[in-house]
Amino acid sequence: MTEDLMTIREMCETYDVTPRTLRFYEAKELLFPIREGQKRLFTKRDRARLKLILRGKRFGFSLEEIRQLLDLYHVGDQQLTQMTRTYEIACERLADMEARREELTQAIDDLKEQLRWGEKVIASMKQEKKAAE
Amino acid sequence: MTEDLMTIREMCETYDVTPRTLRFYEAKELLFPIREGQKRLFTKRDRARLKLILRGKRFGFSLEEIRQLLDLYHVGDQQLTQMTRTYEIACERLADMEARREELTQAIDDLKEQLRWGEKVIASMKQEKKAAE
DNA sequence: CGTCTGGATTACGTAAACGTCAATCTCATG
DNA sequence: CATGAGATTGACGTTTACGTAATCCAGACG
Repeated sequence: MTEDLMTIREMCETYDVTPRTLRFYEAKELLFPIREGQKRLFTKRDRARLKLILRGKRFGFSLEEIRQLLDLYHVGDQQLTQMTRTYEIACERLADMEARREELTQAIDDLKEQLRWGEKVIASMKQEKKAAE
Repeated sequence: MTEDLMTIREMCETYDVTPRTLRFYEAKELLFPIREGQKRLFTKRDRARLKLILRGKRFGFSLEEIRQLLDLYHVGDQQLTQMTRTYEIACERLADMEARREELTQAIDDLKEQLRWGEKVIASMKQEKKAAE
């Protein structure tokens, strides 16, 4: 079925993006579909990368930041020094993300508290309404 | 000291933004500084809102989305139906944020695993290097 | 009174992330 | 062979979120 290769149309339907977007990501070197004549064919690797790209976007990363993050996942056949550097960057990123999650947790707690407040306000408004009837 | 009112310059230093940014947020109706003659003076409320704006931006919300979120915090003297609607929207937002945190947790776990992999690769590379010497 | 200094307004500029449109190309099908 | 559906390649348009420069005020100060 998915012989490991997908056309641009299949990609669009699967991941809910436009062809333009996929071509744009290729131009930006985020994806590397192979060519069959003119046509692009997206590999399993492209799909994995696209998933990470979309996830990154939901977190508000820029495409350039995402591109660097993606490099952390391909590791490949680098030199020791290069590999070590990559590892360090990844560690920093991880710290960023954990800090981010902390902040998000804080925001969630804030909103929850706000909601409890809202519940009370609504309840008292209903009381008033009842009393007025 | 902070007599509850801050000049644009003080705001910029406190929150590390430019004057342009603050004026822009006012134009977009995210902030409502009062005027002393020509000059803007930012209130405590503006500062609270700005903090939420900056937080929202770190989470990748657009300014328009943030504006809607901010409305959830001012609640004010609304009608019951309006208040209830606001409450519902806030609940949805909360659900969004919790889902987001789940995803972030997943991303963090992924990256952690990747890092463990990286550690092993680096270790083996060091071994090879040693052996070659 | 001249002149800074800080803020305001107006307006044009810009980078990112695509959208949109026109002009091919190509291949299967009637 | 004509043609219609999909894909590709420019190329220009658009929105968001400000940056930047020019010009204009108003109060402080020597």
